[in-house]
Amino acid sequence: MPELPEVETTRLGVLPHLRGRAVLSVIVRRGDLRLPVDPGLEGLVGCRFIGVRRRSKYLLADVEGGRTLLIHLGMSGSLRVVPEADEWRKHDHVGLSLDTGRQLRYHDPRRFGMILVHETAMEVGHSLLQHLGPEPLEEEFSGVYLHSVVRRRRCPIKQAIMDATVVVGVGNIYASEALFRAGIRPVTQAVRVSRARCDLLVGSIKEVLAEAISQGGTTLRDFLRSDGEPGYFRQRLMVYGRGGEPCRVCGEPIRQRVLGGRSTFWCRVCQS
DNA sequence: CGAACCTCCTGCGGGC
DNA sequence: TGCCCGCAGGAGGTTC
Repeated sequence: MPELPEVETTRLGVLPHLRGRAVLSVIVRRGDLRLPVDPGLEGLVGCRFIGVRRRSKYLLADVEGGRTLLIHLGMSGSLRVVPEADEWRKHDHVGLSLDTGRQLRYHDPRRFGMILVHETAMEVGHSLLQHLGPEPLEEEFSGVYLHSVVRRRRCPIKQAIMDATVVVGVGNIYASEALFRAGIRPVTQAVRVSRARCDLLVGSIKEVLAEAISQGGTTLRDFLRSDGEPGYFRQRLMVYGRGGEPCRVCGEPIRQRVLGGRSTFWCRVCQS
């Protein structure tokens, strides 16, 4: 479910509940996620959270003493902070009780997510975080950079920007949205995207992600922020999920096809 | 190295 | 109403 804006929304939501708080107990009801829930999770009892960072779609909650709790939400994961006594819902798999009387709950119907504990706060230390490309909202992600990478790619540009070794955090929704804003068709061969259009595309990716974060992410079916509110970016989607509906700019029916196994949307008039 | 394909899992909406 | 099929926001692994 979550792309970068949803993960960032989650981070902002849980941060005030975690920062400075200690873990009193850990409950794992169901540990068979994409990877087994790290047994080291129990070792966080008694530890105090310093803060919560994000790298790619990983949430990194640092505790005093140099360990980091890594949480990936997969396709359907979410976090919320509830009173400890609150009833456990179906698919609530893990709970971390805090010294505030509240509990951080991990919920994930499809169980594609991950909960890991890493020994050092250095994000590059974990093997899952190596080989990741730049953060899309950092300066390092520029038109020059994208052009240099894309030069050797024969795949469609959409698949290139969804490749986490190229740039992290651009998932299926925002890939279609950014390409619409940049006026580039998703099927365009990456290698044929000019330097000028790479500039445009990078600008569009930054813009659409920043806007989505400011709206609390996109709720399609089930994404809820950690406070239980939906994200409001859905109303601003120009093409994603709008196959056959009129383009909001020119009225042309939005096209849809599968690219690399993922549904892809574009306007053949506004994008070329 | 790049690219195509497969896989994990549950829920839901559409079609019949 | 009920059942079956296909599809879903991710991403690591394998194979060529």
